[in-house]
Parts: sequence; structure tokens; C-alpha cells
Amino acid sequence: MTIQQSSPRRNAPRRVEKETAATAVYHALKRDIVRGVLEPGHKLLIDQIAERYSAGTNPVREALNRLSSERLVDREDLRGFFVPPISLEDFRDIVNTRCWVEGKALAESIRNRTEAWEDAVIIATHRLQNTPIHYYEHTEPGMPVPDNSLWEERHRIFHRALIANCGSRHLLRFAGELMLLGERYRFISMANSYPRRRSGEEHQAIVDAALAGDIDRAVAALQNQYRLTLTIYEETMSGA
Amino acid sequence: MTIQQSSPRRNAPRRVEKETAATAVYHALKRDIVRGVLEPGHKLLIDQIAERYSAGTNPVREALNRLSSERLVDREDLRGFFVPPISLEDFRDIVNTRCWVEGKALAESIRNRTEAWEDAVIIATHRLQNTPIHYYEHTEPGMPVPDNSLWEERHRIFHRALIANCGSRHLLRFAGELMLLGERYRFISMANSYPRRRSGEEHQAIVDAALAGDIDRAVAALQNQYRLTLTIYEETMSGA
DNA sequence: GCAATACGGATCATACATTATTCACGCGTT
DNA sequence: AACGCGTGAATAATGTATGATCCGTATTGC
Repeated sequence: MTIQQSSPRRNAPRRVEKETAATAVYHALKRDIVRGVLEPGHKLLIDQIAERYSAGTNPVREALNRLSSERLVDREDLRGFFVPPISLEDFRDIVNTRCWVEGKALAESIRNRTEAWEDAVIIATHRLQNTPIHYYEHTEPGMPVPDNSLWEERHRIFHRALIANCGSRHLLRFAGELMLLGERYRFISMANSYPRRRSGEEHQAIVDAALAGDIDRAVAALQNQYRLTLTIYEETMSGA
Repeated sequence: MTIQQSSPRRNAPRRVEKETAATAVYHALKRDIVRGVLEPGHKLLIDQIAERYSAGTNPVREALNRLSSERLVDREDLRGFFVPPISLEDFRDIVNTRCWVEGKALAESIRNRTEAWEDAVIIATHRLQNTPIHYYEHTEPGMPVPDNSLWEERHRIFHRALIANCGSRHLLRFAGELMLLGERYRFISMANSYPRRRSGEEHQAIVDAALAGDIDRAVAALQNQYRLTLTIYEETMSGA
């Protein structure tokens, strides 16, 4: 990934990967929706979004249209765009579907295992395990939310590394979409869910089984983790 | 689908389901890409598309942005939109992923089976089996392609009815996306693939097993059908 | 109290300006 | 002479602004 040797020319200004405004708004909106900054059910007014991200109305509309196909925003003709509402039923569907999709992807990944894949998994695991999570016990409204963005990123990379070897572009795409949808619920119920987990051990159990080539055990461990998240969320909803 | 009785009020101007230009272009483009009218790899020029479908450039861009999230068009920042190229590798991935996604969905559908679902499957099967396919033996360039749009629609409905009871909105969505991507390949290689199939028997085998509650046999029959499509495509590519 | 209508706001569509990319041509080098 | 590199014009995408259309709400008249 980071190998530079294959492009000997040093000043190669071609392909600077410049981001258009529409793409910038797309990423910004995606992040803010997943992180719960934009509240579920809230209407997304074009002009407000445009001002918020310092862009025009046109790129905003393009970004919203892209997101609508990924179910990260709801769209209704002539009525506008909305942040998707949340519900226990929806979250159950996300978790169950994710168990199926990622379970299959993990199984295939293990079945096709290579040394390069194992290396990538080990590195991703190592980085994740060495990134501390900043908890907070008291959930007071005024308190600032601790920044776990580094952990979040490495968590995403970790799960992606596990299934990256499955050989199916589309399965990876579906898994990515579901991961984002699920992450949104985790952010919304973060206050109560973080402290109660033993994420490190859970992740390690998946990796150990995966590297040992034990498909059934790895898949079960992965699905257990997701199902536990669902259980915690259910308790949070009923307990609060 | 065609039942009208459920809306007793005759002049109900509310919710006329009026289609915006962007949505109209979206559907038209989707159809033409799936049917192969727009050739794989071809560049989609905004102005041309706008003129083709009698719309402005803005709705065209919105439609293209929606389709890009469904992988029905490729998008590159500052370079424009393209009809996705086709390849055997891509088709293999689509078929394999589809086998798994729809296999899982069918299994869940059968597991949750209700009388209403069985009725819907029977109706969809009946309609599909009674819709003739217009073959054509000689594939001369000048000859008009026979119109099988009715069969295509009922084929879509049939497969959707089978898995509709799986209980997962997202799984159904993924299956729908994969079905479209696969349909595109079928259209492109239609000339050679249609005559060699015994679709009716293949479909009946799936239904018989599904209604009998035999999950393993139903899933196997479904996957066999898809894998046979892949095999035929492979032979077409190498044989031509 | 109900219904029809007028008002306000937002979305949709079109036209225009800006900016990046691509291709072709010509110059210089090997 | 052939190849590579840099320059420039044409092309196409992106971004901005404005007018048209449509929906929801509130008000007014009966």
C-alpha cells in the first residue's frame, strides 16, 4: 500500500486525487449522520446544509442523492431529504443481516487464506488493541463526548481486514454499508454501551479462531459480538 | 400489483405519485443500462443524456449520482460518468454473491413461511409459466430483438416473491441490486442463452421444494439455476 | 365548524460562469 | 528519424444563480 517505488518520476502532478465539492459534502454528511450529529428524523434543508459545509446547493443535492442510494438518507420526491429515523426493528435487521453477510465473508476469507491476508489481520489487530478507548461514566448532557475517532477508524479497518480476503467485491460493499448503518446506532447509544464491553477479548477471540483456520468458531465469535451489541442496545432502550 | 380495490376513494388527488424529472431519468437510464442499450464502457455525456431523455442537466446529474451508488454507473470525480465495463470476472462475482445472498434469503423465507407467502409464490409462478418467451434462432445484426419485457417483469417478480418473506429489508435490497447487475449480463448474451434453457422446469423445481419446506433442496435448485447461467455465459464468451 | 383559497417556503429545472481535463500539435532531445 | 515532453485550444464537468412549480399551512368566508 505504501510502496512508492513503482512510480520513479518524482514530480508526477497527474492524478492529484483532487476532491470536488460534491464529494467533500458527501463525506462530511456521511460522517455527521453516522456520528449522530444530525439527528434521526431531522429534515435536511438544502440551504442549511449548503451553508453548513460552505458549498452550493447543487453539490449538496448530488451528495444527498448518492447517500440516498446507500440508505444513509431518506428521500421523497418533492418532499425533500431526511435523516433516517431509528428503531429497534431497523437495528435488529441491520445486525441480523450483518451477521449473515460478514459471517459468509469471513468464512470465505478464511477458506482462501494467504500469508498476506494473515499479516494484514495481525497488523490491524495489533493497532486496534493498542488504541485506548476513552470512556465516560457519567452521561451528563453538558459534558463533551470523548473523541474515539482513532479507535473507530482502526475498528473499521480491523473488521474490513478480516473479511477482505473473501474474494467478492459486492459482499465487501454490502458489509461496508451495513457497518456504517450499524455504527450509527452505536454512536447514538454510545454512552451506555462502551463501558460494558470487553471488546479487546472479543476481537482477539475472532482473530485467534480465524488464524487457526477454524471457520465455525471464528464466524460464531464474530456473530456473537454483533448480537451482544444488539442485546445491549435493547437493554438500553428498555432500561432508559 | 394490478389490484385497484384497496383505494376506495376515486378522486384522491393526494399522493399522486408524481414522478420528478430526476426520478424519470433515473428509471430510464437504469432500464437502458440493464438492457444493454447503452454499451458497456461507453461514456455518459451529461448533455447527450439530457437531450436523449428530454430533461435538464441537473436532474441527469442527480440520476447519475444515485445510480453510481448502486454500481450501475461508474463515476470519477472531474472525469464524468461511464457505463460499467463487463468482464467474466465481474460476472462470476455477481453470480456467486447472488447465490449466497438469495440462497440465504430463500432459506429464511421458507423458514418463516406463511400461507400468504405461499399464495404469492404460487401466483407469481403461475403467471411466469404462462408467459411465453419469444426466442430467435438466427442472430442477424439487422433483426429486431424480440420483446420479452413482460416475461422479464414477471421473472423479476417471481424471484422476488420467493425471497420476500425473509424478513430482512437489507437482504432484499442487496438481492435486488445483484439481480439488476446480473440481468444486464443476461441481456448482453441473450441471443445465445435463451434457447438453451429449460427455465420453466428449473423454476418449478425451486417452487416445489420451497412449498414442500425443503430448504436445502430449494436453495440448491436456485443456486443451480444461477450457476448454469454463468456456465452458459462462459461458453458463449469462449465459443464466440 | 368546515371548506375553499391564498400565502409562504422549499424543491425542481434551466441558463450561465468557472474550472479541470483531454487531445493534438509542435518543439526539443536522443 | 523517432520518441518524449511541454504548450494550448477545445471539450466537458462542476459550481452558481435565478425563475417556475409544487406542497403544507393558515386564514378567511360561508
